[in-house]
Amino acid sequence: MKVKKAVELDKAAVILKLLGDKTRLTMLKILACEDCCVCEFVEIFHASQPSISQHLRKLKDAGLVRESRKGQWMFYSLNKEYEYKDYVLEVLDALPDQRYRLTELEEQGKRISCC
Amino acid sequence: MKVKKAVELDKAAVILKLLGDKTRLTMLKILACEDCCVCEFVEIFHASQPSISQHLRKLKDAGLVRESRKGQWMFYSLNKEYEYKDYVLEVLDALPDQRYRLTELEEQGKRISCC
DNA sequence: TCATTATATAAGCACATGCTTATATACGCA
DNA sequence: TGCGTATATAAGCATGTGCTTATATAATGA
Repeated sequence: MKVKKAVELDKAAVILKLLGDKTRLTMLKILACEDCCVCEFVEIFHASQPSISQHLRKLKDAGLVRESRKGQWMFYSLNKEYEYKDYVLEVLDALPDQRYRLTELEEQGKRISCC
Repeated sequence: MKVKKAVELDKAAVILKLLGDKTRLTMLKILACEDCCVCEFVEIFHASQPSISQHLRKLKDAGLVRESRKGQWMFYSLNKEYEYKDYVLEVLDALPDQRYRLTELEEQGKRISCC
């Protein structure tokens, strides 16, 4: 994977700052595999629900992720239309796979799959 | 360029946070081309000398850059031994070339070349 | 309609960050 | 040795960040 379009420095700095948080970085790495809902992230990170919500909001405000309601759950996914999606994916690419976190959830019966 | 070794999430977050500042990100992109001394950065960024010094210190403390004195000037360079150098270079790779900043300095006769 | 569950948002707080000003240190040169 | 230039460092301050607690909103199901 090779980013084609150059990413302006200002934009890159903003993106990297967003990614420069362990929770958000991990969230994105997970979302690169599968969509997730808020309560799954709460389980995964052993964090409070507002804390998770606030991280997701930052990612959403910046355009990196999208949300879509499914019943009572709000699912988040990487925004495929995001202008710098390729860049973000490249940055994520070097990180270790986080799929095991979802597997763990599954084993605990805490994975939300609906509709 | 493709990062071979996976970068642990914690480390990646710390690195990306460091890069998530426009001044430091630009510094690194410049250093990817050529070594620079503090006073050149001061010119380039129209910033105060302590401010530049403090950014460079963060990069040095994290291991991304090295310093070496040449006469009265302190030159900074990318640390070739840095464990995650490939990762950093990959992140920088997508950014527009900043060589023109050095060219500008040169034209103003403000480029420091010594020894 | 009401209780439950999932989520978002607001307010407050502790701590981090990046700048400024002031000062110390180091080198080169007369 | 003393001055000018380059750099580092310390202290102070305004602002940003990420958490917490408290509360509001939304959907589900009895």
